[in-house]
Amino acid sequence: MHRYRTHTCGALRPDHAGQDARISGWVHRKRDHGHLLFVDLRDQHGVTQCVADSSSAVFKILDAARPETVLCITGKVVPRSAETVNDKLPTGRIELVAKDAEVLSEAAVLPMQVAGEQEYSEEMRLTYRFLDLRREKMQQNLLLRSAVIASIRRRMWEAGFVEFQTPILTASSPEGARDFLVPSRIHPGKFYALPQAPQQFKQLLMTSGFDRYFQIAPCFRDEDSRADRSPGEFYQLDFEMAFVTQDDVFNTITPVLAGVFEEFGKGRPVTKAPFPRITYADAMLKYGSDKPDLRNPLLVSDVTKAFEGSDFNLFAKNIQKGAVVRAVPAPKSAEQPRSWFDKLNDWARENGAGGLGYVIFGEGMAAKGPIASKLSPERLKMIAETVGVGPGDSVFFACDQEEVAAKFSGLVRTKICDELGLLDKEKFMFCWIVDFPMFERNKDTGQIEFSHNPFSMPQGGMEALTTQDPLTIKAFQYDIVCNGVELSSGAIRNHRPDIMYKAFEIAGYTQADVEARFGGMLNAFKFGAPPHGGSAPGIDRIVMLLADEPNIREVICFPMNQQAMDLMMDAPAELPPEKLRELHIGLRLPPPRKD
RNA sequence: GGGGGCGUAGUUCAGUUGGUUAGAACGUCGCCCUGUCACGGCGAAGGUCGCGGGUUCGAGUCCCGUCGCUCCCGCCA
Repeated sequence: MHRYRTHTCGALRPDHAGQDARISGWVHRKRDHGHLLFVDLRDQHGVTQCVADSSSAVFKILDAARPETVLCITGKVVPRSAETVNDKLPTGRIELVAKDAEVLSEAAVLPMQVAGEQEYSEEMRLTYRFLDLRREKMQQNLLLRSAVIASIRRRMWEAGFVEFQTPILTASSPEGARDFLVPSRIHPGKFYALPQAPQQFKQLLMTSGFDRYFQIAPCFRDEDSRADRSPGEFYQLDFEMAFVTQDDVFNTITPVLAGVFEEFGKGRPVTKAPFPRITYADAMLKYGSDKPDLRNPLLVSDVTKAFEGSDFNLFAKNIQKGAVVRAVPAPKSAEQPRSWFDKLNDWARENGAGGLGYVIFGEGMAAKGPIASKLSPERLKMIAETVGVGPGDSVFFACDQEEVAAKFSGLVRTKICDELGLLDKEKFMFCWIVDFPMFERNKDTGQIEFSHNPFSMPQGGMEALTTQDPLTIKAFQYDIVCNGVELSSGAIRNHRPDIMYKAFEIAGYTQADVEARFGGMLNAFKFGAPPHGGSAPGIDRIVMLLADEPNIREVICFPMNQQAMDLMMDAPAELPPEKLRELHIGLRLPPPRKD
């Protein structure tokens, strides 16, 4: 008999009745009847009920074992009588009559319970993550994560991709998020950086002649956390393809993603390939977001014309100053009480808007509401037709400068959808967002900057850069969005040094700047680089969607908390002076807080 | 850096208009119980009400400050 187990805790069935078996695992629950004791022993694979009565030699050992004690129990597999079968457990038709028991590891009194549905603060869960991870939901989430990654690997291999690892200690990148830095012992005063993404390396692999590369790549960014953004580090399905157009990239990765979501989506419908493509401009207009949740059926419309020169002075004056009006329909809301509209108005104020104008279309399209009387029948008709509403619907308005109005109308769209319960949650709805602008004007400095990845190829290439207003140039830059979550950004890259110099020149960088910052990659492109492009869907976010978890930390084994601290390992931590000396580092700390 | 929410037993929470000894559940410990599977019954221990200050005859409760956790904004090429 094996030292620890002949079966896992999920394996035994009535077929095994009469056999001697040995199982090892954690004490999940105990039911103590005085002279009869039930112990549920748990491992990754399941739970098995073990039983002993007070005449048994092992009774004392089992009786003394606290929950989460690790036991090895040997005994006879016995079928349960009809009245004692437990249909909730796969092993519920048998039990193990304990003949021998060994404590493999004693458990102290627990700070949090593993069995049961009790909810615990995240602080508690992360401090005792090893206990938290024993719980059923977390086991499921992480097993799902493992299976998703395995499936992605298989699908990528089948699509002809090869997997490589790229450096973790690399150079700081001047664009993008803050880097995590690692001091060099050998080179005083110099630092490595952890990669924000293997961006340049994957482009160099293309230049090295590999046709299709992928990697489940760790990425490090020193940015503040969000529910869908773990601080510090996360994983991407990083991939890149040579000699491809944007369509080739879409056609290659769409079946991978659709396949993974169909495989693990538990029957929830998934957008069929090809995924719809929405231009960035359209997304901002119709959804008020560059990551629209297509499960939300509402569409935003521009109704500036209906308010231009109208008697509703507030909007009319703003329009003269360049503002636009965006409208969000609220189907079948005309019967909502006045308080419903007032509540939404308050909500708008809390979210930084002046308020939320609305018109209610009653029976026969009779318009009601505070601003309805200021709008002529023609204007009201224009609004109803543009927005696509009829009797019984209402329409909400956001009036501001275009960018602000677009963003706020997106918030309103989400809010109205929530209020009216219009979101179809049991779906995965994908889309590509395409035609991102290449450049944008920095609101504070007035400078023209890259709006996304500086390595993206401008649409129209060199000609566009030399002849077009930079702010009108689009890039071969795209995002993939699922249920309002941005899964990844990608692009057809700029593999031409001449076009790169020009693009950077427009963003205010000299040739020397570009060489200093991106010398490695730029140099490589001077020796023959294939046209290439790719993307990098976020693994954690994919698993989060599939697990139906609202928080990305639910699908990460050992995440840091919002303050970027690992409560279990106690990181970050101070270092002894000799270690700092070795790294040529002196501390200049902020003054201590007054107490 | 800014805003919202939360902070009471080991844990999750309740705690009325400011008023006697701050409660419940789970967990822990003890006793009883031979068919439970969220076993049950009886009992016990367990509290700096995050911390500091203030108002008051009296503060878990009101005020000010501060710390911690979390969600959001900024940030995230």
